[in-house]
Amino acid sequence: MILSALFPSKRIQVLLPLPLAGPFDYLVEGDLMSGAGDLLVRRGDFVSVPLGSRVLQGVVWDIAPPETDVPAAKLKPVYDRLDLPPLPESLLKFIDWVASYSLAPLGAVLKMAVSVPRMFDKAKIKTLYRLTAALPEKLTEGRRAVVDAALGDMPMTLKDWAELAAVGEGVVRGMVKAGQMVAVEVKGDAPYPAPDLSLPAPRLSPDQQEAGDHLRGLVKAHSFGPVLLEGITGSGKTEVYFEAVAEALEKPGGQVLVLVPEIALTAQWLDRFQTRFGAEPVVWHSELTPVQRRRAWWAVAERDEKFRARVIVGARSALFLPFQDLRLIVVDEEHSPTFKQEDGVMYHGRDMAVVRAMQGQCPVVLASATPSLETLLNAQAEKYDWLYMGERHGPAVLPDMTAIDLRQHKLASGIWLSDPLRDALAENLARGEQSLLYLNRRGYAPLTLCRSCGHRMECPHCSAWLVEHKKGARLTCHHCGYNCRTPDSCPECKAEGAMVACGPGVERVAEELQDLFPEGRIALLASDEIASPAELRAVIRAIEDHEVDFIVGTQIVTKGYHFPLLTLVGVVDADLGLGGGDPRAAERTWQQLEQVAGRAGRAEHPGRVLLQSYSPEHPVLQALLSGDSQAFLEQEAHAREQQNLPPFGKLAAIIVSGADFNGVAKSARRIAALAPKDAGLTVLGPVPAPMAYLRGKNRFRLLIKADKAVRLQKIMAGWLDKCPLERGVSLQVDIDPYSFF
DNA sequence: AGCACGCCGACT
DNA sequence: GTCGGCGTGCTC
Repeated sequence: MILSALFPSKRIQVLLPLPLAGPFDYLVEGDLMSGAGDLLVRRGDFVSVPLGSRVLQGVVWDIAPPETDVPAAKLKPVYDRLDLPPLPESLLKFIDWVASYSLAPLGAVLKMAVSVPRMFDKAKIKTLYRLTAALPEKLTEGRRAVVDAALGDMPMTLKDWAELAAVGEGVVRGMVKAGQMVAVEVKGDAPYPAPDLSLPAPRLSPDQQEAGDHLRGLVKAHSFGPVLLEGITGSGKTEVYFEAVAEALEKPGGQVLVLVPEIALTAQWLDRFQTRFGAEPVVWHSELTPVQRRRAWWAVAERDEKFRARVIVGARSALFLPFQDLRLIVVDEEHSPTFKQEDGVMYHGRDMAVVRAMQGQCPVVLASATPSLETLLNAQAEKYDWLYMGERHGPAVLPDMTAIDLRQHKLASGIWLSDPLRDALAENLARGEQSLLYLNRRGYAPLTLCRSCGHRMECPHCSAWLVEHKKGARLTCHHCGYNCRTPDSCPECKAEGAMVACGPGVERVAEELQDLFPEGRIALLASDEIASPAELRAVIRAIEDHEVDFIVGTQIVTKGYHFPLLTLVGVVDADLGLGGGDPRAAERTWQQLEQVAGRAGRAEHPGRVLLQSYSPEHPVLQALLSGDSQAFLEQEAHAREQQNLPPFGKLAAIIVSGADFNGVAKSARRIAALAPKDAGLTVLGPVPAPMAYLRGKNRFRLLIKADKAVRLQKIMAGWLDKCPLERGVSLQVDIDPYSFF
């Protein structure tokens, strides 16, 4: 005890960015204690600590932890406190919440917040430039442009000045030489150009103005308030929530987060933002370079209001950025299923955005032309404010929708475009207008089989067909990426030249179209055709510039692009996605088709939409054709209520997976057998998952249903903790699953 | 997640 | 006899 008096130490908890369930205990001593025995580390600080044989960076989680059963002998010292802005309390709380909601290890959630490569790099000294106070009256045109481009007194790099003023860097250099600009040494990366609030807002219609004013009021109040901003395509939702963004920026240092489904696809959005606010927002997505990520992370965490990143637009992982003063969250295209995907942790970006807003006491705007059922029901129940904008802005009118019944207009084998659709395409081409063919299926053909023995080309690692891609003559698995050459002879019966492509993908539709209109200029828009955001931008521009007559595309075309000359949309297979046992299939199909239909006729030209279907009487298609989405959604909501599915009841999926089939099956059965009785859970399964074999692993699935009042996560955590798993078997929980793979 | 520890096959 | 394959299980 003499030793501890001489070298006082205190136990704290440090959370490490590893898939560990909780923080580890460490001792704070030495330099990290003041003479009076007080800790010099606070919750949220970054520290380096030993773990096994390595040294890791973690975050101080608790400086006065409750007693734990970790033996004192095991405790190691905290090595160092890192010179990094501490994670704000709001983010720590959010991490905690996401972990307990999604049943993910706390450390795995922390990882999403701190996996910023080179985050710990020593901040370099950079040279920035600002205008001198006294400038001569007379300036050259270029220099005048530079002066006009100034964003307050913010110093910027030569490059930023030149870009902003649209002059060469030489002009800026010249001004430095002439003493009209001076260099400023700044620690760390250059701050991002600040948005300019003095730019004139676009003229808004009375509807838009009213909605915009409402949002401004909410932002001003700085309290939690979810809002559904529903507006059909072309109604100007973006301009409306830009009003809320502008209001949030009025507060010095106030920050805004805009979540979008897939950042790489929003070139047009960025242009609009630039026009409205005179600067690009800070973007955050998985394809940033390490240096870009570090710069963005530090700028978001910046304590000095003047240099802080103000508007961040990004994928859902941006929710885990260290915002200092978050004033508004916008979730654009809130219905998009891409908000619910896995990157280590399963979470729904939209739902977590609402939680983040609640914790941070700021409004959250959910914008969509086709809101998700969840959001719509929340709006109807008046849990969310509901702003509806029913009219297209400007002269455009809603497209006219017609079904083509393929039972009447039979397709010859190998043909995917019916006569009425072909006629419409021909008319449109003759008129010099653009047409879009939509098919949510990549590649050339979804199935290749042997005509001789019926052998189907399947992925060796997954229970899925291999999709033919003409590029490189390859068969590809869309689930695991496996690919091989398209075989000439059947691998099973060795029959020569017997392999046939079955069914259409976008490549095949494009081929048919090209045969039909040899002179037609076709753009193929699918994720595997477009290598980079720059390439996508180029294709979009080509379409805008009318260098294209036909667009053939997958999902990607539903992302809110605006093509003024596009007046015809043909949906090649409107039935696709309606089969299968997926409870969300109908809703998703409705959203997709409604979105793609919205591409037609947005400018002065009226648009029309043709839906090819074998079952035009299906409720989804009827809803689209009649324009009565209300009735469809009510019916859909009713069905969910009957089955006690979300949002009426709770639903979770447990996926048990592993290489050894028997081990997986046994583990899954044991989990079911150990399910708590009388806890209000209904356990369905285990059954082989819809993708029973994926990436070389066998998969079983259990579905857990419960009433809304049941504390599902708490019960499941206790239950699964006690379930022993066979060797090599792992378990994944998906709360409120969207994908039924 | 990494890394050590451990228990079986092809080499000097 | 050892070098090293990667399968399992800790790490405060």
